[in-house]
Amino acid sequence: MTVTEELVDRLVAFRSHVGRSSTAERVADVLRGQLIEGTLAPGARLSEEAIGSALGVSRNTLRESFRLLGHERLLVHEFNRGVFVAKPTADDVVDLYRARRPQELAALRAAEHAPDEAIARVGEALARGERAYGDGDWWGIGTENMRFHEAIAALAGSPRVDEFVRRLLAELRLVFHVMSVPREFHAPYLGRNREIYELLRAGRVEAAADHLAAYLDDAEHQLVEAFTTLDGR
Amino acid sequence: MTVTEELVDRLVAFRSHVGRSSTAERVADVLRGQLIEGTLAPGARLSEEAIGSALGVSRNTLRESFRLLGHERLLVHEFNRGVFVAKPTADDVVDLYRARRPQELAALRAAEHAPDEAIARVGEALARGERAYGDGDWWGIGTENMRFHEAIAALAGSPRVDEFVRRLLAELRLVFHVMSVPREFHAPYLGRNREIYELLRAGRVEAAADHLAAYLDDAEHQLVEAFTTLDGR
DNA sequence: ACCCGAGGATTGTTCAACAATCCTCAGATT
DNA sequence: AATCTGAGGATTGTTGAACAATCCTCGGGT
Repeated sequence: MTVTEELVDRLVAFRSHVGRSSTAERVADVLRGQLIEGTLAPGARLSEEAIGSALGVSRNTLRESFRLLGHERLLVHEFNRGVFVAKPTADDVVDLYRARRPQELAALRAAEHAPDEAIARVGEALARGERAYGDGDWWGIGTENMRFHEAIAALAGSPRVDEFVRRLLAELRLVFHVMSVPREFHAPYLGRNREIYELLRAGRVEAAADHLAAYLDDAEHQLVEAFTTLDGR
Repeated sequence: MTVTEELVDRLVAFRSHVGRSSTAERVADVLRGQLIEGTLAPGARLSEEAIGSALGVSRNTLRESFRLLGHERLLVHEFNRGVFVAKPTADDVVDLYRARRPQELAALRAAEHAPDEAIARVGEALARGERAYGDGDWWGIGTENMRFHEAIAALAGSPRVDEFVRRLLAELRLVFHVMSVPREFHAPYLGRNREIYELLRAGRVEAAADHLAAYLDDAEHQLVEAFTTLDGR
């Protein structure tokens, strides 16, 4: 392999960063950030006029962005009524866990064939989470916890699974906002993440999967519990 | 529960059929049909001008449709170049099976909690497939085989999983076209579908899952095989 | 308290226009 | 002959305005 061929190979990885020139996608990125950050409250209506002029894009372009986020279930589009920030219910929580559980568990069980690099990324997310804990950065803990599970799903080495799980976790963030989950919610799971990671690194993937299964059951239960007690909606 | 309340409950199920008033979605439906039917060859470029005027919709509306189908990976959108019918590779086949396997297997294993209605739907798809076989309707066999697996995934009772799997299977149809799979491809799997269904009905979900796992492995293998031998690309 | 309808606001869709980019292909260069 | 180059045309990206369709609000009437 020549030098230029090597360069070309390396450049291919950046293609996605270069190609994203579409305004609609950039707008979607901005809005997605505001959504998972919680700046836009669940249930709120997004006016085409207001947001379009605020971001300096035309209504047509903005509508393309809305479609993108609608397909990620972050926005719901009601015909002739407008788009609203999704407002997940307890049923959605159950569904989200039902959808992610098989993928994450399967990815973990297949981790023997995963490249070391992928396993390392799990550890990195965990480390960042623990650092955030040390700093008392509660929001950071949540973010890195999300990354941790993204990294676990990525062990399967499937772009489609990656995207699916990423979407589910983004939606889960909306759940945290709609029920204003306590800031310390994620902290207890940090220790369990470490256990799972250690088992994974030791090659004991079955034990790791069992741990994760219990983890997911507990988290789902806790969320549904909080939903049905604190909130009638 | 009063009579009208019962009626209302029944009507809710039709909401999705009523609300789809958007032209963009109707256009997407038409195009999706043509795509999985094979009328639009993989790799072909879809001109906004040509298709827009052919369907009598404006470019803006058509672009919304393109976005929808792009997110289903049936079309690929290349910036400033246009949209093309997706052209799956052998890697995509591997990925598609990697993504659907955990969901279908998990759904089958959890089938004990599935309502009888959902199990019945699996049987109906199977029956329709067998009828198509009797009629020598090869395309119908493929369609019903797809429905069969959709129904299996639906045993999980998760809308998100349903949508995910439906999307994967639609993409798989594109694979069949890009490699012009022989018309008898699906027939041998019909018998295995019945075995799986019988085990499912007998409540032997673990055995059914094992069967399905072998089924998926074989199908994936056969497709990848055909890809690497018949076709260089 | 409830029904009703007019008016205004918002969305759905189209059209036309222009900038930005890509593709083609003839001509020049080596 | 093969490759480079650039002009021109075609296509996409995005905008702005316009109008129809629909929804929401808010009085007035019963």
